[in-house]
Amino acid sequence: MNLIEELEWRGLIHDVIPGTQEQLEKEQTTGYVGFDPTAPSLHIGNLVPVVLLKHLQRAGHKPIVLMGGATGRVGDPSGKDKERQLLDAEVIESNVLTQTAQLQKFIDFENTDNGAILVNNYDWFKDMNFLDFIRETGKHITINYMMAKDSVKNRLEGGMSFTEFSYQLVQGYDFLKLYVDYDCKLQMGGSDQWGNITTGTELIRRKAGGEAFALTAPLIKKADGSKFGKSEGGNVWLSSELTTPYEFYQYWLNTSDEDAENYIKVFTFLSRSEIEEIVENHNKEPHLRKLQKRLAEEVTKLVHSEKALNVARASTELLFGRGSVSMLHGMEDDEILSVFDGVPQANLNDAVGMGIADLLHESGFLASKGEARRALKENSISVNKEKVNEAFVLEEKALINQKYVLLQHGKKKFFLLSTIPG
RNA sequence: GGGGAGAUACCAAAGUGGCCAACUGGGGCAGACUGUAAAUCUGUUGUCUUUCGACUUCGGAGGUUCGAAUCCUCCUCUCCCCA
Repeated sequence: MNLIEELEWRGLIHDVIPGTQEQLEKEQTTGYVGFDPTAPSLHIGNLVPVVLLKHLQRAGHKPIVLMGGATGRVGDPSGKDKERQLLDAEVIESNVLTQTAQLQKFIDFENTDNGAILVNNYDWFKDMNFLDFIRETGKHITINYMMAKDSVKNRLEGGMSFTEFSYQLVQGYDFLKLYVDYDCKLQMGGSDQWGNITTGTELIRRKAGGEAFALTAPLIKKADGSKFGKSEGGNVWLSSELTTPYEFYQYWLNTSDEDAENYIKVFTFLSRSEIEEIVENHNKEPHLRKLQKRLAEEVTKLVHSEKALNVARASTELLFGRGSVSMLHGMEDDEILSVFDGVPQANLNDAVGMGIADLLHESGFLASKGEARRALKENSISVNKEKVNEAFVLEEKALINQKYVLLQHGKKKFFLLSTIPG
């Protein structure tokens, strides 16, 4: 199976420039993906282009990771219906650093043959002179061509600044620059990048007389049409500071059958036969959720670590499995804390003797006392995994290790409260 | 520059002097069912109060009134049409 076929089977191909496969077969090809440092961490949506680079590298080609220190300062209009707020230079710089560190986990930069290269387009744009740019680059692309792009067309009504309009030219120049400096002939990205990418190939054709290729991956969606990568806390981030490995693991574990089957192809590097076997097994015994479990394991391991995965699994087993709270008794404090690492927690002194409604609110678990009372009426509150009613008062004997209480709202929301008995 | 329309809770959208903490839909949360799935059904969705009820909320600031989301004045912002 060649690379394009492989990506196609995984559902990672939206568009390809004809001739791309021939190019990949002809020689070791250098290909790049750009990341705009608009947030302090990558999120799981960014995982798609990462996966593309990794597949490219696994197929023996050479990846370039481009950090958009410059493009991040401009703002990509693709897929946006409104002009965006410009980010401060310091914020961008710090985002570049953190995102770079994250990317280095996924792609091999060491290998002598096809180790990845890291570049930052700010390096070639920071001293670029505006007049030089419009004379040497702008001259090759007509504004008729630029206005035909969806990212621009969609904004002609509502308005768009010259800055965002220029974005495709800036990104196009990146491709040209990499083509000239690194013989980079391929750009990959999400489908929203198609317009920007083709501006690049066009520039390479006109200015350098060369031929360049591209492929894009479709936007990942959920089967019900809602947005991929959002949990109740917002984005699912790759940084364990923003999304704990437990939450991360849970996100994947909770995917629907239909989504899980697509995701395991997109986000893991398991072989086709292996995936087909997993799916088949899953269809035989769907209630075992083997598919979701495997997906969650693989992705958590890829993004975090084997160790983080084990902690996430231990918490999951304790909170959702047969394991009861009594398992916690006798564990050392630091063991308990490590199991609950991903679970929101708080400290509240003098919690013993408090009514449950106050406890839920004072601890910060639920937003208000009204909400706590409502939840109690709905019979959705548990303490140490036992349902409780409004009359419940926390007693000292309920504390695990004389210190901890596990609060729970509904099936999936947990909260660990630590307290010092008065 | 001229004329017109509008701003209501997370979003959309009713409400045009008291029955409005505000119809309805979406979303959120929970319950039932199940497999931590999907679909479906049910409840709930300003704060405080066990209940009664109290308080804050309808772009902002004032005013009229026993009483205002609703009427008046000014301000801010958004959209549309004609130049």
